[in-house]
Amino acid sequence: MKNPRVLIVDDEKNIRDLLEAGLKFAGFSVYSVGTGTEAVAVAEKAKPDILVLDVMLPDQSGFSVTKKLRSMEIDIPVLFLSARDDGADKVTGLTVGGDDYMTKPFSIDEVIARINAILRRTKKQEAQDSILEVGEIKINQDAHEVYVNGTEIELSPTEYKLLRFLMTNANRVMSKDQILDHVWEYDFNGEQGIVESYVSYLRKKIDPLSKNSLIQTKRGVGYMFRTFKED
Amino acid sequence: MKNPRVLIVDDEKNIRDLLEAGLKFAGFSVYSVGTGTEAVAVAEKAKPDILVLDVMLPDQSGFSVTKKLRSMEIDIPVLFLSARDDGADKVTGLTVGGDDYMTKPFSIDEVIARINAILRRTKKQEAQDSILEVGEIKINQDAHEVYVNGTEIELSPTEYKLLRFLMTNANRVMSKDQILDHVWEYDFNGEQGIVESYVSYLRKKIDPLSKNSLIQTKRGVGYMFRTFKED
DNA sequence: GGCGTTTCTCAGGCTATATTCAGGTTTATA
DNA sequence: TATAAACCTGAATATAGCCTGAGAAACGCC
Repeated sequence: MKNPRVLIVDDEKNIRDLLEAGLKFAGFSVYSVGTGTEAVAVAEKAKPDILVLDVMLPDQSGFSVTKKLRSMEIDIPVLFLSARDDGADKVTGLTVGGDDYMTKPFSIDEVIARINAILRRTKKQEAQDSILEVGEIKINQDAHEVYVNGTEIELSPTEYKLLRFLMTNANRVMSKDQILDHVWEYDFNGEQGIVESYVSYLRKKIDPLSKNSLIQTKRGVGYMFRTFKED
Repeated sequence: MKNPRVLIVDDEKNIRDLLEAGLKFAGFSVYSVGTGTEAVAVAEKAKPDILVLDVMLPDQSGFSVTKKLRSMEIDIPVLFLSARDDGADKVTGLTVGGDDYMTKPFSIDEVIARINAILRRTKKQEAQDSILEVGEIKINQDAHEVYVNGTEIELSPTEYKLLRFLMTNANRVMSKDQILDHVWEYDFNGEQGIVESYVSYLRKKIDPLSKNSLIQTKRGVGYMFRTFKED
């Protein structure tokens, strides 16, 4: 059994579907339910490696779900999801051990990154390495640090996510729509122009430290993070 | 079973027919329906390898079709089709996972290319390579890069699509009408002269790097991408 | 509550691209 | 060899796609 198993618990079907599709494609085995009661039942039977758990469920809170599980000696790390304005800070205090939380709306790639980070920490499996190195750029995903040829650069959160997305798809052209779908939050409905802006920001920070133009424009098609052969 | 099976879902019969003909010719087994309800039914029974799905259907949205299928544990990758300026159905999260989407009007060959890309990614079938190599020319379809005897040349999007079309039909004469139908968007109503122009552009870029005239004119019939035997 | 950061939009400037057209060249054939 | 059709290609043009700077609004942090 290779694929880590994820149980998604959220009462909004849209969000469940979104997560399900994204996580499946990212290589997880996915279970998905809409209530806390089901969550406990499925978790007990299927023993997933991680829970993605909405804090606000119709029948009970996400926290009580984890309490029940832990009282049953079922110890599964949790990625909590909460709406931006219902006391995200409260969540912080209640997370233990390897848990983490994020607020809605999220970007799908960020969810995947967090899940991998949690699995890495809890060593449930050998998850993807936290170091992502492609060509001249190295990202430490745990520390959110980015190095270009050894020199650290400071990126804003969005710049970081965009760069990570392009790097994980190195040498493949990504359209602006694809980039929007993966890097921006799922309810963003702005224009493609913002991708251009952020590519411009990234280049301004990266190019001075690199011999090559690492982010290439394929006019009419999209952008591509390019690696270069040794000379 | 060699041929990947495609289910086309679109309420406009014109478009359905167009896709059906094009995809059959490209070697797919094709099912085609006009409503979301039928789509679910057929998908359940026939288990196609991929869906080509209009976002705007008369009875329900394409999005809800995929939700239904996924809730039935039927996991089929989807190529969504949407009208260009349907700003409303800027359905976010659409390309999450292995899915992709394109806006109408499209060109048939672009549809085929995307379908192959999706099948490649989701590994539903032995990855047809993303490298297309015919004679002296090699195309990296992921990176949208073209090499003539190892030297990269820069092509505009239309030049690229035309070359790809001719190469996938190497040693077979393609009429200008066929070329227009496959390479240009289906609602293009310009003249054949534009094909001549683009062939000319291509030759100008390709011929200096090749010993042979790779794109041959068959006067009165059309154009042909020619491969040559080893000497 | 104020201040720097970040996100996002927009407009101006620029270049590449798509498309048409016209004049020149080739080809078939009568 | 004359003629017409088919083809080639350079030029002209409008437009699409892209880059970037500037500014407004939202955010986050002391």
